[in-house]
Amino acid sequence: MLHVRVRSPSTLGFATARIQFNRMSKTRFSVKPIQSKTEIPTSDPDPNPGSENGSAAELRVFSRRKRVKRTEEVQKLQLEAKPIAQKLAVLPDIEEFAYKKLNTSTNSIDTGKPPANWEKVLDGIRKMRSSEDAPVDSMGCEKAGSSLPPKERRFAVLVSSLLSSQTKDHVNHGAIQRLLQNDLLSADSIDKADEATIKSLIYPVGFYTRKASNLKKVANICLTKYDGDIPSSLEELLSLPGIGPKMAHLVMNVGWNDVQGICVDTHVHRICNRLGWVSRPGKKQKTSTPEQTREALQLWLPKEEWDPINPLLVGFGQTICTPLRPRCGLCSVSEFCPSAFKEASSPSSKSKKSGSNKKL
DNA sequence: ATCCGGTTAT
DNA sequence: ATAACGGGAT
Repeated sequence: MLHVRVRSPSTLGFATARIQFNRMSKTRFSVKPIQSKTEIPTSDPDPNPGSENGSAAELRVFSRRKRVKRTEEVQKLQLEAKPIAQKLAVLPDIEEFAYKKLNTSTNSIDTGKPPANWEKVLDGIRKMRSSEDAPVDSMGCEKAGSSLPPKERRFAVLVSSLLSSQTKDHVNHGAIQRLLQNDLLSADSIDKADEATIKSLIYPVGFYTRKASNLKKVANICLTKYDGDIPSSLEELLSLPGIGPKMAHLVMNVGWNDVQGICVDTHVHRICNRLGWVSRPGKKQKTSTPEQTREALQLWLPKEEWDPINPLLVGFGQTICTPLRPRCGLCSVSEFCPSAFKEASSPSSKSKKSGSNKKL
């Protein structure tokens, strides 16, 4: 067992992190405030204690029993301890935080076992999402055509999915509204309509030229093969131009209430990896594509959650766990997140003094 | 791996 | 003035 001492340069004094080092690559961190100075700063065997620049949190590794042999091991531990140091250095109130247990959970992942604390995390995210103030809550594809009869609603969901890829929710919402107002939200009417008309109505969704063309084809297929309805199986949906795995699962979920798989978009993909909920099969690496994430997530997430996980994480990703500068300071489950405060955080977490967390 | 477009945040 | 946003097809 090693101790890591962390000092925040901007405020706050010290805390120690105790690191238990299991040889099976499972590393656990727990944090306690420093009690006395009876700690023995033995040897300080490494001349470069994580010092990248003067403003970074100071970090020292020392051992009670001098079990630490050589610099390699020490360096490795420092690397593992660094997130803690950063987290502590950034945190507004070190006292409060220092008492919490830092479960940088070592997730089972590829064994198909659920990661530690996943229920707490999910619950915490649900609470953060209860205000329903994310774009997806009002303008997601799943809302499309909610006032229409079932068949028309399903078609609206399909169209909305088709248009929504690579475009913001509100832009897509606008396009759907325009189609609706022009009675162009049914297979029949779209099949008859001029492609240029479609194109101008759906502008400015991303890639509107191709989408207009895809929309015409899809409408025709729906009309001739499915009597104006949409395909009801995953395979058939995937065969439609412009419908890939993400949209196919979305349509199965919200269009047919038939959950065949998790709808993994960029938010779900990113957040699951930040939480350490997924990994490449056999590896401890992060998944590199949404499809890998879907398969890994499906290994352990209970099926009741397959459908709700998407709107939950999408909204969370739009408001708090953003792709860039995640607002870890506003996140109530950061204590369970291995990635918390690892990326440059948003100015919303109060650390305006001494820009010490500029680019850690 | 690259292309497909426009909008919004930095 | 850029870079980032967000999936599918080749």
